[in-house]
Amino acid sequence: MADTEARIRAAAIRLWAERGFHGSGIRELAEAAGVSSATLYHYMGTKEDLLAAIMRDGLLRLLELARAAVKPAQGTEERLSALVQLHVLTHAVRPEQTRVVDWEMRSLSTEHAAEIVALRDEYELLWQEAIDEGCRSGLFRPAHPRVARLALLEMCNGVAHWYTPDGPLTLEELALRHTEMALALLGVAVPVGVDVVRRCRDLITLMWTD
Amino acid sequence: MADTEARIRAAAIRLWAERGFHGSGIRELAEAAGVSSATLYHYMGTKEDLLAAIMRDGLLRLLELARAAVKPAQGTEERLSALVQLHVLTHAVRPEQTRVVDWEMRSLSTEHAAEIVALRDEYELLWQEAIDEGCRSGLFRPAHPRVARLALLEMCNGVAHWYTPDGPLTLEELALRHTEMALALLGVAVPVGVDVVRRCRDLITLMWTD
Amino acid sequence: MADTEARIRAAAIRLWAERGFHGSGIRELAEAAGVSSATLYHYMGTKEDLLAAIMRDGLLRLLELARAAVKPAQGTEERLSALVQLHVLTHAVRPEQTRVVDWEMRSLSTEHAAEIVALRDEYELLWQEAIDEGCRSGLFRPAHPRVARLALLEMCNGVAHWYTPDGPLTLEELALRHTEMALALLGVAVPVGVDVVRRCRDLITLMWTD
Amino acid sequence: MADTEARIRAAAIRLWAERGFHGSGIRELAEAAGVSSATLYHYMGTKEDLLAAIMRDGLLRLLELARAAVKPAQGTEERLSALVQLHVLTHAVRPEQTRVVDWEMRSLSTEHAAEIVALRDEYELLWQEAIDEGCRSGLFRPAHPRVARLALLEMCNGVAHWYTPDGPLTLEELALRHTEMALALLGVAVPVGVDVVRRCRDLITLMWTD
DNA sequence: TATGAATGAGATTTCATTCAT
DNA sequence: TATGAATGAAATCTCATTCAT
Repeated sequence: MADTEARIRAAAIRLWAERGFHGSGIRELAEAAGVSSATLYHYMGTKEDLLAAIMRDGLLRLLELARAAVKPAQGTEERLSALVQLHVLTHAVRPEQTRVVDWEMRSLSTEHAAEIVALRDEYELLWQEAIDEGCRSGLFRPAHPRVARLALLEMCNGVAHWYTPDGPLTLEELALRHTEMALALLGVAVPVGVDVVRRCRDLITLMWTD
Repeated sequence: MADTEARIRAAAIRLWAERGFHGSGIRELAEAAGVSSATLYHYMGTKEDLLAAIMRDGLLRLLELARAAVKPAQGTEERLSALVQLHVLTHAVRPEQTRVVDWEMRSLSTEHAAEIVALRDEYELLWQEAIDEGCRSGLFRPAHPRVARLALLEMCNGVAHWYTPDGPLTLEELALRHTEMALALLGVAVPVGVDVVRRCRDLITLMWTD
Repeated sequence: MADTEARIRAAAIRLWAERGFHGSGIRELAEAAGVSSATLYHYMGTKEDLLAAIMRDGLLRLLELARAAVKPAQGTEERLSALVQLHVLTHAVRPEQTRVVDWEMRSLSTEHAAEIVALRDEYELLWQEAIDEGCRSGLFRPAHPRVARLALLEMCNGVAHWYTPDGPLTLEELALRHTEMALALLGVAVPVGVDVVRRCRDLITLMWTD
Repeated sequence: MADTEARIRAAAIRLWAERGFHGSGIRELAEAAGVSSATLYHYMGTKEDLLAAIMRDGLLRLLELARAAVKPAQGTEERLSALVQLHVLTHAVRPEQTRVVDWEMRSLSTEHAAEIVALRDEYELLWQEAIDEGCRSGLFRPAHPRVARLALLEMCNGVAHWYTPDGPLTLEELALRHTEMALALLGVAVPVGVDVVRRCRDLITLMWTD
């Protein structure tokens, strides 16, 4: 079977999101993936190698999407909105993988950690640049830009914690509410415009077709 | 030694904050506490009992302080400000314990989880009430109050993640910036008043003498 | 039980002499020692730690006896005879431990190897000194002293290979024949004297009472 | 590739000489031979089959050469000299294979062991016959012929242990010194004759062209 | 001829826990 | 109050081997 690797990866994400990397063993993983524990090692290298691969994938994908969302010359407000929506939607649509990415950094040994931390820093830099740009243009007025970035990211990470598609909140509402809150937090009082809504819908479509 | 129990608890908090509950064994714990692993069981019951005790303590303390901060008849703004400051300062001053409280809920088995989750819910209710009250009074205008509460809590939890007293930010700045961001997020554009600053200083004193 | 450690060590020596260090697992060892495999780790550290301990012990004992045998001012012939007899008798009386010492050096990782190799070198130096001294005095006439030392040691090591106390050869005969062969190999044609025989008997008594 | 089998065999000899049969796995073997581990099984049958084949080859070759060296009607001294030189040179020129032959007998299961042990016994019989013949003729005077044979063989086996062609000793010196020591050990005090030296040189040429 | 996929059994080691002292 | 001894169960990972392709 060629999809064995995919099954293993999916099972690992599910288990580790739920019980943590150290909280679930290789045998559970094998059973969840429907293979023997020896077969696991055919595909994953070490348990930790698999963790690193999962985190790397998640971060690379996020980074790629974020760069695409930020690249085109656009207004400061749209730029930050795009980052917020992308982040929030990713965390809502793939909560398990993002939980692993966000919470299992400490389970990496130093060799793997270096690479993964670098990717995360690269991603967060896009946020910082968007915020700084907004400050320069006078649109954003946070008392402390770096603290604002950290606060925003933590706030948006939280979505993977609590959001469930079965609840009363649609993905669009979720993303728009976070966009509003983020802008408000940065000192922008205006309600989100119609183009932001349209862009958000495009993003949701993109996430599901991808 | 009468402080053996305290040493054990401190060691557990340190270890579990750093490596996670499942990521560190009781032998490490014993060594870190300077006792034999058998002695551990004199004090802690099960490993999980100790985890529950640590979480219970942290939550009870937070709850008690939060109730004290919220009880006196006071304005909506001060009420929320007090909660934010208390939460942020607790997470800044005791990052290890709060990390354990915030992140190790999934490591509890169902028996313990019920009690701890109830405490957390009780605490979060204080936030929801403060927010709802602000909405009723017209001061807060979040598009979705429950989402706002979740966003605020995640944002404030994050402090335990990244704040370090060695950095450029004083505790007071940290707390005030978060107060401002929280109010802004809820639609209040006013800068924090002098009484909020005073109250914040009192709180910082309280945290250190306690 | 205080002798658990002794039982473990004895079992390890027996197993590793017979099947090799890598040829027998920890479970066999546990069963042979009459404990659980977890208990093993209470005493031995790592499997390799136990190997190093066994080798260290064997070499230290041999070294101590060799120094005692060589120290007193005595003739060149007696000095070498003492070394040969000590070595041969040790290999005959404790064939299993000596086989482990002689053959499992390659199973040690570099950290352990350094210490053990140093001990072995120290021991072999006593032989080299005895041979060189005999060459200086003109009693020994090997064409190549270093080769002679290596040849002698290999010859005497072999005893652990093939000697069995159930066979037709007594310990005394074994030791005396090897003394003769060693001296002959070094160019001394005289038969062993009565004092060498006496000394050999003393040594045999010593080995058994120790 | 037709030399795949040769590569596998060479890799096995190298690995097993260095780390032992049980000390190296078939994955290492596959990698060292440059094939997949599945391909191994095309050529070697079982891992143990390969070990038996390697030992069989080594012993058959030694036996054949020894018979050729001993057959022609010749003097007792030359006969033993030829055996010593052949043995020593083989162990010096092919140390890895001889180490495997000499040290991995215990890794054979009983089925294979019977055949291999028989070959070894056949070879050692040639030595015993040469020694006994020398005793009958009065040239050799060992106190115990069987012990002498064992001592000689162990001494000569040792060469595979310590000899290195990079050292100060040429192959010719190595072989001649051992011839002298062997004869001395058997009670023959005469230095080796010029014909023995000539024969030794022939043998060295033979070993390298073969 | 060669290999990737797969595995049951077993490797060494650590787990949380108990208990007699 | 404190611990060394002990363990069943489970941890991660490797073993030699088979088989369809």
